[in-house]
Amino acid sequence: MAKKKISESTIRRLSLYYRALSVLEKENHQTVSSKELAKREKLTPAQVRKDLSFFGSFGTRGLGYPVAELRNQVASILGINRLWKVALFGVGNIGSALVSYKEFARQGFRIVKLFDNDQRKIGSNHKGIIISDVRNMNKEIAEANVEIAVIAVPATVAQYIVDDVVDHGIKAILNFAPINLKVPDDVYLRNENMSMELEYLSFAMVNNHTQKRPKV
Amino acid sequence: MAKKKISESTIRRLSLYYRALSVLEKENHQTVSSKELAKREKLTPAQVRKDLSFFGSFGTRGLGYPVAELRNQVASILGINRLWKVALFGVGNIGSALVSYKEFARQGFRIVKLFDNDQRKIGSNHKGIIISDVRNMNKEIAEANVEIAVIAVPATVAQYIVDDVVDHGIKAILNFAPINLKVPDDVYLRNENMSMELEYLSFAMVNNHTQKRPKV
DNA sequence: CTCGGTTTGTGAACGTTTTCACATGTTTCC
DNA sequence: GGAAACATGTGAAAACGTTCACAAACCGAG
Ligand SMILES: NC(=O)c1ccc[n+]([C@@H]2O[C@H](COP(=O)([O-])OP(=O)(O)OC[C@H]3O[C@@H](n4cnc5c(N)ncnc54)[C@H](O)[C@@H]3O)[C@@H](O)[C@H]2O)c1
Ligand SMILES: NC(=O)c1ccc[n+]([C@@H]2O[C@H](COP(=O)([O-])OP(=O)(O)OC[C@H]3O[C@@H](n4cnc5c(N)ncnc54)[C@H](O)[C@@H]3O)[C@@H](O)[C@H]2O)c1
Repeated sequence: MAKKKISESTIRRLSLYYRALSVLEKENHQTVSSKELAKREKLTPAQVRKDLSFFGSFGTRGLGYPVAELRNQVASILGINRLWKVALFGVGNIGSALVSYKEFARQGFRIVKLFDNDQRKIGSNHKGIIISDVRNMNKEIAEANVEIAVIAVPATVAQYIVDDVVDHGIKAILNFAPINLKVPDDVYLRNENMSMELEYLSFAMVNNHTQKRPKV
Repeated sequence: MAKKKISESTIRRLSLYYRALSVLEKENHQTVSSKELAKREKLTPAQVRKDLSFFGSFGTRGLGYPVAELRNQVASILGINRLWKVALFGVGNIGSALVSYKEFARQGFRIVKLFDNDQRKIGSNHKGIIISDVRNMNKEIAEANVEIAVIAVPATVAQYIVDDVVDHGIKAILNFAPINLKVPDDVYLRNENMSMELEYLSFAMVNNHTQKRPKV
C-alpha cells in the first residue's frame, strides 16, 4: 500500500476529523469547510487541508468538503470501515469498563474474547461474553480471528501476556499497564497512560505553563 | 515561575523518566546513565540529556545521574511532590475504574470527591467515598479544596459539567468524554481519547505503516 | 598524579511539522 | 455573463523538535 510517510500527528488528527464529521453528518450538514472542521476540533484550517491533501483531493473549491463522503474516506484511510476483532486481557476494573465502551463498537472494534486467570471469573458471562481462561488463548485467538489485543492486566504480568499474545500471531496491541512493553519490530504497540495526562496538568499548573493547543 | 518554553513532548517524557526512576530506585540502583534511562523507555540518550538539561544539571560526568535525587527533582518539576485533590464527575463504568486506580494515588493525585446525578448512586459509599449530588458541587468543591476535575460523564452532558466546574474555579481538567470541550484560556484541559489509539493501530495495519518510536 | 575509560551538557546541524500565502477553481448574485 | 465572495490545494518559508558530535568533567587504577 501507500508508502508515503504520514506523521503520527496527522494520523491522530484524522481520528478527530472522523469524530467531527460523524457529528456533522448527524446534524445533517451536506458540506463543511476546513475552517469549520478546524474550529470543531481546535485546529487550524491550513492544518486540516494539508492533512487531507496527503491522501487525495476531497473538497470542492468555493464550497468545502462533502461531509458524508469525506467521513467515509477518512474511515477508509483509518481502516475503520470494517470490523476488527479484539481480545481483552484482564477483566478487572479498567477491563470491565472497556467492555462496556460503546464508542469502540461504533468504530468497528468489537471485543469478542475476554481472558482472565481468576478462577472465579473464568466461565462467567460478562456483558454477553464468557470469560475464558488465559491459558487457552492459543486455541481461542485463532478460532475467533482476533487481530488486536488490549492489555488490562497488572503491570507485573503484562510482559508475559504480551509475549504469549505475540507468539500467537497478534500484530497490534493496546496497552493500559504503566510499563514499557517489549515487542518485535513488526508488532504495533500503543500505550494508554493516564498518569501522564494528570502529570501534564500538574506540570502546567506548577509552572504556569503557557500551553499551546494540545497535540490531541 | 520559569517562563522558558518547554515542549509538550518533553513534559510527557518527564513522566516516563519519573516512572523509570521509580523502578530503578526500587531496584536499588544508586546511579543511572542517560543510556540506561533511554533504553528503559525506548528513547535516545541524547534526548534524555537534552530534556533534563532544560531544568538544570543533575548528573555527574563519567558517572551518570543519582537515581533517588533525580527522581525527586523530576517529581518537583512535574509538580507531583505534593498532594493534588481531585474530584471525579460521573461514577459509571470508567469513573469507578479510575477511583480504584492505585497509580494515581501513588503519584499524589487523590480523588476526594465523587459526583453523580443518579439518585440511586448519590449518598452511597464507593471505595470509602460518599457519592455527592452533582448539584452540590458549588459548596463541596470549595470545602474540599479540589484543584483538578476528572470528567467521566456521557459526552452529551460533559460541556455542562465543565462549564459549572470552571465557574467554581477549577483550573485543570482531565476529560474522558469523546468530545472537544470549550474552556477559557486560563484553564488547562487534557483529553484521554482511547478510540484514537485503536484507530492508530488500525491505520498502521491497513497501511503497513512503518512506525517510528511512538511519541508516548 | 596521570592516564584511560566514561558520561554529561550543549551549541550547531539536521529533519520534520506547521504555517503562510496565493493561484486556482466554484458558487452566488445582480 | 461578469464580478465578488468563498474555499481548496500546495509549494515555500518558518517554526519546532531531535540528533549529532565533542569539549569538559569526573572516576578509578596504578
Ligand atoms: N483502574 C484503572 O482505572 C486503570 C487505569 C489505567 C491503567 N490501569 C492499568 O490497567 C491494569 C489493570 O488495572 P485494574 O485496575 O483493572 O486492575 P484489576 O486488578 O482490577 O484487574 C486486573 C485483572 O487482570 C486479571 N489478571 C491478573 N493476572 C492475570 C494473568 N496472568 N492473566 C490474565 N489475567 C490476569 C485479574 O484477575 C483481574 O481481573 C493495570 O496494569 C493498571 O495499572 C488501570
Ligand atoms: N467505558 C469506558 O471504557 C470509557 C472509555 C473512555 C471514555 N469513556 C467516556 O467516559 C464517559 C463515561 O462513560 P461510562 O462508560 O463510564 O458511562 P456510564 O454511563 O457508565 O457512566 C456515566 C456516569 O455519569 C453519570 N451522569 C450522567 N449525567 C450526569 C450529570 N449530568 N452529572 C453527573 N453525573 C452524570 C451517570 O449517572 C453515570 O454514573 C463517556 O463520555 C464515555 O464516552 C468511557
